Amino acid sequence: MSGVTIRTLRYYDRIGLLHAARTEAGYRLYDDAALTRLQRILLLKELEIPLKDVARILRLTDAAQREAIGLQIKVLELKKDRTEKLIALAKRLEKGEETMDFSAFDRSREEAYAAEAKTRWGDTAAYREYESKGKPQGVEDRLMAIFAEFGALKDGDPASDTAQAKVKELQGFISANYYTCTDEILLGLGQMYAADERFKTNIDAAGGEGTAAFVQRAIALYCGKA
Amino acid sequence: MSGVTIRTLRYYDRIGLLHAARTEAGYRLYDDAALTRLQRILLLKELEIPLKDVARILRLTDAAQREAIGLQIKVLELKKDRTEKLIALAKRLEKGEETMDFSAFDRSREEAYAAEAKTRWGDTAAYREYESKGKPQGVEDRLMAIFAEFGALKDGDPASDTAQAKVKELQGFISANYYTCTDEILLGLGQMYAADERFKTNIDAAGGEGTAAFVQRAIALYCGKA
DNA sequence: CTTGACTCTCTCCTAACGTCATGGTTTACA
DNA sequence: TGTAAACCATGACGTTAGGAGAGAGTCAAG
Repeated sequence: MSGVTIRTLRYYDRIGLLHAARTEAGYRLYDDAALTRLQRILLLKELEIPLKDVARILRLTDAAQREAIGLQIKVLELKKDRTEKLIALAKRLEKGEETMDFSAFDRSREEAYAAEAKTRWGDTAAYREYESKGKPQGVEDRLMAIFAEFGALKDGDPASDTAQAKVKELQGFISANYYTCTDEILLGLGQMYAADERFKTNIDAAGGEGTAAFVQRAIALYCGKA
Repeated sequence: MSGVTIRTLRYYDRIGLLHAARTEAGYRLYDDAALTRLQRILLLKELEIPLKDVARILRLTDAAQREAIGLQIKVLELKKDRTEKLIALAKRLEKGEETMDFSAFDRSREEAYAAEAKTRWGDTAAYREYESKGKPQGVEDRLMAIFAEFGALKDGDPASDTAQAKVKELQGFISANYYTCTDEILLGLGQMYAADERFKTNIDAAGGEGTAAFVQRAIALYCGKA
């Protein structure tokens, strides 16, 4: 009915993601509530969220889940954009054109949103514990510290050497701790920082009102696109 | 530069998918040709094609590769459609609407195209060998036999009991050998059989001119949508 | 009462890498 | 001219999300 294999259902039962009621003989039974839950699981899985995280999200309150879904929609839209880019690339290749362009494979925007989403769901104690174990400790804080330093410069010139050096530092930091951050990716991130409320709020909280916009301008100049 | 991790490159080297030249000290070197190849690998990987198959495709002639890319574009477009459906579903969920609709998760169209593509690339001896080992032997042939049987009925009434029984057999066969084939999926497959040249040609070859169209009508009647 | 189509649990297997551990190589700089 | 930081190498083991198959119980139909 749902299209998932029986093996998958058994697996989800085993890992506690989707429990099934049982008949006397031990056969699994799934009621409407289970189907609803399965539907959400599949939606989250579609975003390449690990099943562990899916389980965590489904433990949140309804309101929090709905907020999470909002972010998910954004990720899906980015995914659609990426697919369109891939189609364009494939069409060029079909015609025999050679391009040395890897930007179509770039996932950093999606990853950035996913990371943002993670910090949102992170209000539970269990998650904090997991985070503190999993990450080298304070990566996030150090990133925010960089934004705070941008904040100190934000009334000056985004083209100044100090601001440009900070951009370079940011790029290096992201490359070292998250993923290889090319100029193109950096440019996209900058736009996102300024345009998306969720990022903007976080960044402005670290460096003061207007920091996100300043960072975006500095990045644009750094990449020679301003 | 390409965004893939070093570990991935090492892995691709090891499995023979992307060989690297070496310096005297044993460091891997990648030239432009390697980058071009990597680009294709990533594109194919994007379609969830197993790396083994990716390697096989890249061994084909340039013309064959380009034909394969044509099918890939179709798969990507289906993927985009599916993402759009998922976005719509997510938006409904965000509003708190309850739906018992799993069709957004349906991958059968993509899978069908992928399967079709596989038979296309299958002209190499290596692939035939792999196929004969990997599959229960003749699944494809048996599917074609069913279409041939449809061919024998194609001048009669698609609403007849015999034709309708064949539809049921087809649905059962697909469910048993490929994936759970719901009525909705079946309906979509029927449309695809008739509309897409690649499927149409294969099916008509098995049952004679007009078989694909007949199958589509019979399926539509079976699903009560004609 | 059997038969065929299901289901159960259990164990082992797989792909595509990630993650150490351990050690060699290159390069920046004092 | 060292030497430390920042790379790279191999090898072995771990992980995720299930797939495959064995051996055995269950259920509806004839």
